[in-house]
Amino acid sequence: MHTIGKVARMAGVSADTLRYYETEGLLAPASKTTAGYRLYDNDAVRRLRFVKHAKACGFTLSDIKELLALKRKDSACCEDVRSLVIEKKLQIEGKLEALRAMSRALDGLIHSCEGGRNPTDDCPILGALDVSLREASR
Amino acid sequence: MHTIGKVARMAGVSADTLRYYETEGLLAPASKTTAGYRLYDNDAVRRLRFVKHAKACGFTLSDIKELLALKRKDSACCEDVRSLVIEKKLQIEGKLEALRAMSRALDGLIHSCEGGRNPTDDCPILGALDVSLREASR
DNA sequence: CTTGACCTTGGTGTTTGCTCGAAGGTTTAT
DNA sequence: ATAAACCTTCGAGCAAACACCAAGGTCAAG
Repeated sequence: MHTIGKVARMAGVSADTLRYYETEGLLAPASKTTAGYRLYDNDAVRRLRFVKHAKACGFTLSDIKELLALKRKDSACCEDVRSLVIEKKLQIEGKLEALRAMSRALDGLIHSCEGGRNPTDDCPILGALDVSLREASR
Repeated sequence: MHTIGKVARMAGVSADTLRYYETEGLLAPASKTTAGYRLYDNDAVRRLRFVKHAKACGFTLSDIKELLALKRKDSACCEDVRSLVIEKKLQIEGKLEALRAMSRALDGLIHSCEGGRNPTDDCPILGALDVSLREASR
């Protein structure tokens, strides 16, 4: 059994974070001392690892709550899990595409200007942002 | 001269948004009627377009404030603008890389599981999230 | 027995970019 | 003249995931 600070250090998160996860229904301590100290068992530590890995995959805490619910629910099957993962993948791809569009637009701006000491009145970048971006890249 | 609602409709944003931009120092009306109504000139409309385009490039409102400041400032040069754009590009690339990593991790999860009606006790996805992600992909 | 490290609850603040509501004044159209 | 559509300010709330603070209780070491 570990106190909150120990578990936090082990996982590289703050004790506040663990308390927050508890209020969000993600991670409850196995028990409490008479003084009210939270005590976590190894199962909780494992669950915390699960949360961290899922976060690294782009799942929000609320997504992770769903995943944990599927884990506990007997009537749930692999397909339920898989569809959540696929949906998340689609979300990520959407964000990727949006960022790629921004990256391209920025490239256009960067290439439109050599830099240097020209006054900003004539800056091609500022000019391009004034008119349509599409027009500017032509 | 246009009232706030007109300009908002022209730009496809809400009147609230325009008032918010004003508090943020991005976009002030050219004048006000005696009754206090905001009146925008074509210059303001152009500035609003600038804001929209810069947003589409990933600039935050506070970034955009800086860009507009450079536009007004006589001592500013192209290079100042360019370096802001390049910095933003680096930020975007950082986010892209993070999202690509998530995308790869999700791909690994998706391929680890066929789906189907297996109970979640044996779900390879949930298993992979339990242990290290790197180990899981091997 | 005291110091310092740890823990508790409860509440507020952070970031970004709006969005909504209340309560009221103004303009325009009929 | 009156209803509809507009506008005003001010203040609060939302999402996400915590961080931080105060005031106090607890525990281990010296």
